[in-house]
Amino acid sequence: MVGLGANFSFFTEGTSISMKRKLTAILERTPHECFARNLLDPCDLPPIEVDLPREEAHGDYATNLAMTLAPLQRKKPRDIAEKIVACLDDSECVIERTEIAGPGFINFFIRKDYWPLLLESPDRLKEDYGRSDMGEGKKVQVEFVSANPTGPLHIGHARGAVTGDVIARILEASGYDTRREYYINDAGNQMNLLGTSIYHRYRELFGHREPYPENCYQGKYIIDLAQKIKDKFGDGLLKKDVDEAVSACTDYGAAEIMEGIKDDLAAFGVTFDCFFSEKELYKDNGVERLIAELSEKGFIYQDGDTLWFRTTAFGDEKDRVVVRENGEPTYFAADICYHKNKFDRGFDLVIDIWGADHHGYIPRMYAAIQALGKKPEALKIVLVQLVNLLRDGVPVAMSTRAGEFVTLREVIDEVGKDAARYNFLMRRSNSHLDFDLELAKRQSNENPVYYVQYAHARIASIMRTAKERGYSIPSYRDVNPSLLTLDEERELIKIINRFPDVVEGSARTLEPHRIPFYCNELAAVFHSYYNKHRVIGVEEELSLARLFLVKIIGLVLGNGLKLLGVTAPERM
RNA sequence: GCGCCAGUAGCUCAGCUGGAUAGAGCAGCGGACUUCUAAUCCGCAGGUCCGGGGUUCGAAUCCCUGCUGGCGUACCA
Repeated sequence: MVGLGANFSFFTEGTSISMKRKLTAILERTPHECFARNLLDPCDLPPIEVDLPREEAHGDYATNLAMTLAPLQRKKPRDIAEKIVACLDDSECVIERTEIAGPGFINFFIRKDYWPLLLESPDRLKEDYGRSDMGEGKKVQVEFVSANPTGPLHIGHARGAVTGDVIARILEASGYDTRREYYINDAGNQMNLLGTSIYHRYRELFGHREPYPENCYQGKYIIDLAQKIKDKFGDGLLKKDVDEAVSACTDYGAAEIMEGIKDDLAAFGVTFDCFFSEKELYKDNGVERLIAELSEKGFIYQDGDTLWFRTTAFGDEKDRVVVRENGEPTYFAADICYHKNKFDRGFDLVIDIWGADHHGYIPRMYAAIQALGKKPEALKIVLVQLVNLLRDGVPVAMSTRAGEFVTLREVIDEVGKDAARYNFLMRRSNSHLDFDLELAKRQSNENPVYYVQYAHARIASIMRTAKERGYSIPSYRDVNPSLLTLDEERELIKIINRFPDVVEGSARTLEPHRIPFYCNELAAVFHSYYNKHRVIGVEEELSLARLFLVKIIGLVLGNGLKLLGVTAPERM
């Protein structure tokens, strides 16, 4: 490390700065230098992109800046590239050499002895490594699950739950002031149906043998709820009139089910800052006042007894009813009101996690928030595709109506929280997912969650052994990082260095699946390294350096798993 | 019919929002445990990126079109 170090601003940075970000910063300055030297004509700059080339021969990083600049400059990309290279301001001497290649790529080769120095940042930042201030403290709300309390959560809710939860975790880590919210749809006629269902079962418990309505909820949990009511109130409800009794059943059942939902979610590692009741919206005529407000703005028109919202004004394919012929507001009316409420609470960005079967609802929601005077960018809707549940490759038939479904609780009990979460998170939320119960609970190499956890446990084991043999676990300042010269070590460092970029990209795109992919890659290179080279038992100074490197790998894996809400075990 | 989402190795999926010779896991075949955890590693094999056009220096990625699958198309939530 001779000649390096003195002028490293790197070490004074408060947040994680990846090499990619550093090069991006250099490249942002460079064209201006070219302008100043009259090498290029002043023009607007395209976004700077720094890529990781697939081929090692193409350097550690590459940019297409010369090619994107070419049409603006009316010059050949390779000529532009030469000028950019001439104006690079690499005050820290991180670039060993550059190369102009292919149609006009600029390839960067980083000084080999620079890489190990990049381990200072994660060692200093620890749990904060990977965090950024990208969100600049903006207030963002993530609303997810939001299942109505008519029954326990089932497997279909699980994917949405974990997706919303992890998006919230990623946004938190990226400097957003994040709130998680569950919207309780407890005002519609589904709730009435719940009460009716419970009431029927309740009467059955007293020997009333009426036929059970087919449209009522069929699950056994309805009978359990009826039994609880019987235990608590005896035959009290039989004496009341039907409406009153049903209403009591609804209230009791919804509250009870909601408690169960909260418990199941907690067991799944999913928590909320706020449970927002739909009923809240109807207080003080909130929904009516909203419709009046939209009416004043000219977005509402009447047709017979029905009130329509002119969502076509914002590109929806047809207008939508907000007040039915019978005078009842629609679910949509309440949902507009709810979103207004969200923005009134000061959120800069509102994120809705929806099941993909609601995708037809998107245009009208965007119409609604625009009618409320919000920009479309203020709302982001993440669609989570439906889960195809399998057991040993055979589809599991499910029917909510018939009460035949695999509950979230059963999945947690059977396959475990970590395996379930990881399996849901491995795939882009926007693509269909096969979830095989047998595969997910199998503790084998077919199950990717253990691959990453195993790497973490393995590292913990190395640390334990090292301590037993008299080493103290070193920090950056305790080691000579220049001893980490192996190709594998450089590769590990590069991956470690990429972590902040991965988290940022994940936050920007609202794509949690990038984190498990990253963790998998880091674990893979580590496992390979472990099998090929020894950490403990080589020359002492080298052992210390490797011990340090491995410690940092464990740290990053731990940070990654934490973002996923998956346990990072010390032993397996 | 119309709309949305998908179609990439035998299977399940990535592919960094247009970059250089398309990747991973599993399954298959052949190897590695007296060593810091073999839930691991090493090697081999595996491709018409659904088909067809187009856009440009350059397409799995963008546009058009056809095919296939899922979902949606309510005064349900």
